[in-house]
Amino acid sequence: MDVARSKGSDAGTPVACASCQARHGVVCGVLSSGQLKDLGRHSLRRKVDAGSEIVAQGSESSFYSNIMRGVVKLCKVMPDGRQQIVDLQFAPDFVGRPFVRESTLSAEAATDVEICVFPRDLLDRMISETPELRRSLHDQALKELDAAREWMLTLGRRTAEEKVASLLHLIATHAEPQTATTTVFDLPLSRAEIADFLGLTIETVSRQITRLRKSGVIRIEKFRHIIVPNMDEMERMISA
Amino acid sequence: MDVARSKGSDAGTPVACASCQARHGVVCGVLSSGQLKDLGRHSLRRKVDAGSEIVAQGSESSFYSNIMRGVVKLCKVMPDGRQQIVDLQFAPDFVGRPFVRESTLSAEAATDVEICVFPRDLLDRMISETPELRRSLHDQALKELDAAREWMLTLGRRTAEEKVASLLHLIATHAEPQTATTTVFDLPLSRAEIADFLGLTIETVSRQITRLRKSGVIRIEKFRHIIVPNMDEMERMISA
DNA sequence: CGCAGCGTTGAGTCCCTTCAATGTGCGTGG
DNA sequence: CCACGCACATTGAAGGGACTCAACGCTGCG
Repeated sequence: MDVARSKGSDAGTPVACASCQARHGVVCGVLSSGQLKDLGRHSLRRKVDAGSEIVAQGSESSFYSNIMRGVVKLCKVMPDGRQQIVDLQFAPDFVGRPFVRESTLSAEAATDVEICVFPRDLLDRMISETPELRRSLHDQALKELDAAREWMLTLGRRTAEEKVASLLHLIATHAEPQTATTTVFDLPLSRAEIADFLGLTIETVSRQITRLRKSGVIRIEKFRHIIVPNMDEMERMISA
Repeated sequence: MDVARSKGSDAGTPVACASCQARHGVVCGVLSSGQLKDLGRHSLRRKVDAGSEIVAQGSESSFYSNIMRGVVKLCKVMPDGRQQIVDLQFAPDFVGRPFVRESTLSAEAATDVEICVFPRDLLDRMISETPELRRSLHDQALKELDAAREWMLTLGRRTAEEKVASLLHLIATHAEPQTATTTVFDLPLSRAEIADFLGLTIETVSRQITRLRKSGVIRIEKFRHIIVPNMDEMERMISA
């Protein structure tokens, strides 16, 4: 099995990969050590500042990347400037759209981000040669699809308060739980970005956050730092 | 190449498949004639009346299906009854969620539907043995993901009028264009279903439809039968 | 300090919802 | 055949939740 083989032979893998966050992620976790070496030779670590674009909407990108650290937001913008964030991605997610060169969305660093960039052509070749890699990417695509549809429910049918709670819940589930019930985390998004993710305005986001604070569902320290004393209570807010 | 092989040997394929709408679809279009015969032996045509459920949300379905005729809606409902349609599927789309047995959404017939049902286990086995089949399903998943994200923009950032126009545009693009600019089609959805797809109420949907009618963007005959004299004008309504 | 970026808060407005009534098409049964 | 009931759709009036516009607070930085 490919997974076992690559795991068992880390000795031959590129140095840079040994301690990489994405080493056992969707892509690199299923490559043979030979493939990993090949990919490593053609890959490049890159730091991207918060707010900077990784891939532009409408552009033809000849690169894919793995997220090693930080949070990436996928955005769609309309000609008149209206904007919608359609997904958040975390390490060790894979960023890119196989089969289609021109991107229908932009990928931007929400926080400071480190990514590992590699040539599209090379990975495309590996995909066609490696059933397990295709399976893995297929699996990620389906998970993203599930998440997208779950979010459609949030966008279409939840109230502003439920929307904000849904977002906090989403972020919280990507953080380490402090105890069985309480979770602490830093928001990777500004109020404006939260609004663009929830289909709201900055002001309503702000108001709903203070509502949640006043009702005791969350505590806030320094704007972006959030404490959820009781995740069950948080889940009750989104009634699902 | 698998595609060529299966196309070239229709003589050996099951009789039922010969004239099937899904014969060259995502699944059957990439199977070898042997696999097609195998799948055909274990598959079953089924008619489903409009409004009936094909797969229930939260249930464990041991079947996949191909849509041969009609329109299927994928729905999510909340405990309190709020509902969101997250996708429409048309012949010859594949319906099912590989890798996960329990469905997080329900599939319901929007119109009268004919589907071809086959065992999950059998197709799962074929997927793992047939790279081209996995590629094909991966491709469909990514296309559905693109569509879901496009719809998130509609749900989050478009006005009621733009939402209704977006829906009509979506349906229209799945119908045969009458001339270069004009398209005629039957709505596969009731006003209530349209509302659940757009995150609106029945009444606003109705009002926006009559607005579009009065402004001349569409003409209506018999509630469900719509004429779009000029698709360019329709596209201008959704400003994208 | 002064400014810029980000977040909060308030007042007023508007778009969509809610509630309610009316209209339309269709199948059923008298 | 028409009356009746039902499901679906339209229309109107009133209300509310989110938006718009505007002011203000906080924080970091040149």
